[in-house]
Amino acid sequence: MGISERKERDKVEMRKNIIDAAMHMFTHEGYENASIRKIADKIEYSPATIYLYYKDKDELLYDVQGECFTKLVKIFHKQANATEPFTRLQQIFDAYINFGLNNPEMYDLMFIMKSPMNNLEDKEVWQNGNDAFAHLVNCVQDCIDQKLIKFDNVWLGAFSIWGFSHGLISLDIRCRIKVMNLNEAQVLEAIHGSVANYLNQIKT
Amino acid sequence: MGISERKERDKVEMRKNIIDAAMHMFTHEGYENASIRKIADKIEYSPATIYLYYKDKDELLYDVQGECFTKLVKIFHKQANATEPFTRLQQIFDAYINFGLNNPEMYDLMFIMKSPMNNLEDKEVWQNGNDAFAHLVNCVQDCIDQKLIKFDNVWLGAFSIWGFSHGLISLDIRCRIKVMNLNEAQVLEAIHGSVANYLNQIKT
DNA sequence: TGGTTTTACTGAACAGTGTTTAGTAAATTT
DNA sequence: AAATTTACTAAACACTGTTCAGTAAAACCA
Repeated sequence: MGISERKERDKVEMRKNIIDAAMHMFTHEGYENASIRKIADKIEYSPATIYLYYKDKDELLYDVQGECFTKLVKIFHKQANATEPFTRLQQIFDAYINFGLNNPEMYDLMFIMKSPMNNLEDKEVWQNGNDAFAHLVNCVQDCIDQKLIKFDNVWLGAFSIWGFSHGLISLDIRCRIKVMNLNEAQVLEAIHGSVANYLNQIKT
Repeated sequence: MGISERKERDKVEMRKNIIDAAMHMFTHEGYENASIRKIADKIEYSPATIYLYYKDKDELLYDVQGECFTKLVKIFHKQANATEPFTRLQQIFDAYINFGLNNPEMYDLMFIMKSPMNNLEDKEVWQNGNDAFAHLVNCVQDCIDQKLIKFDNVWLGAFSIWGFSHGLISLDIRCRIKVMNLNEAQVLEAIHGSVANYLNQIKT
C-alpha cells in the first residue's frame, strides 16, 4: 500500500508549506505580523489546521529557525573557506555580522527571540545552534593549533568570539546603537571598527 | 491657588504608582504577565486610566526602563569606584555582568526588548543609555590615558567592551547557552571565563 | 459493492492582549 | 447655585494563540 507513504509525504509537504509561509511572513512583514491566522491565510487553510501539524507556535518557530540555520551554514561554506585559519576566522566574522545586519528578522529568530527555544526540553541539545557553532569551533581549533590567536581553550575561544559578534549585532537589531546619537553610516562604522579592533587584539 | 500644584503632584505620584506597579509585575511575574490590565488591577484603577498618564505601553515601558537605569547607575557608583583605571574597568565589567544575570527581566527591558525604544523618535537621543554608558567611557578614557588597554579610540573601545559583555549576557538571558549542552555552573564558568580572557587580551 | 471507521479539515468559541470612546460623577470655577 | 472642567470607568473593538465539536471525504473491511 503506497497510501500511507503518500500520506507521510503529504504531511511533510504540508509542514514545509507552513514553514515557508511563516518564513515569508516573517522576513517580509516582520515578526509582529506573522500570526498563525495570517500564516494560515497565506496557505489557504484554517488556523486550526496548523495545530494538526504543530503543537504550538513555538514548535513552528523552531522549524522556521532551522531553515534560517540552513541558510547561515550555506553562507559559511560559501564565504568562509580560506585555508589559512586566521583569514577564515575573519571570513566567518564578516559572514556572521553581515548575515545578522542584512537579515535582522532571521537573526532575531535564531539568536534573540525566546519563543523558539521554549520548544527545547531541559537538557535537550540545540542541534542547529551547535552545528553552526561547529564551523567556528573548527576554525578556532586550527588557529590555536598554529598559535595564531591568544586562546588556549578552544570552546571558550569560539564562545567568546560568538558572544562578541552577537553583542554588536543584537544591540543594532534591538535599536540600542542608533539612539546613541549616531547615524546609519556611523553605526556600521562602529560595528566593523569593533570587529577589526577585536581581531587585532586576539591575534598573536 | 495651590490646587493646580497639588494636581501636578498627584499626576506625578500617579505616574510613579503606575511605574512601580509595572516594575513589580515585571520583575516578579515576568514580562509575559505584565499586561496593562494586570498593572491597572494592582493599583486598583481601570485599564483605561493608565492611558490618561501614558499614551501607550511603549511609553510606560520607557519610564520603567528609566528606573532600571537608575538602579544600574547606583550599582556602578557603589561597586565600580577604584581609582586605578584598569581595576575600575574590571569592576564595571563585573557589576554589569552580575546585574544582567541577577536581574534578567530588567536587563531585558533595558537592552533587549524593542518595545521601550519605540518611544524614541528618530534622531532623538537615548538619555538613560548614554548616561550609563558615560561611566564606561570615562573609565576607558582613563585607561587609554595611562596606556593600560589596547584601544586608541575611546568611544570605540567603550562600545566594544559594552558589545562584548552584552553579547554574553543576552545569549544567556535568551536561552542560547544552556542549550549548548551545558549545565548552570558551566554556563557561569563560560561567561566569567570569557570576560577574564577578554580583559587579558585588551590589557597592554 | 455497501457499510464502517478513520482521517483531514474547519467554524466557532475561549481567554487573553493593547487601545479607544462614550458616558458619569465629582471637583472646580464662575 | 449653575456651569464647566477634570478624573475616571464600562464596554467595546480588533487583534492574538489555542481548543473543540462537528463534517465531509477518504480508506478500510465485509
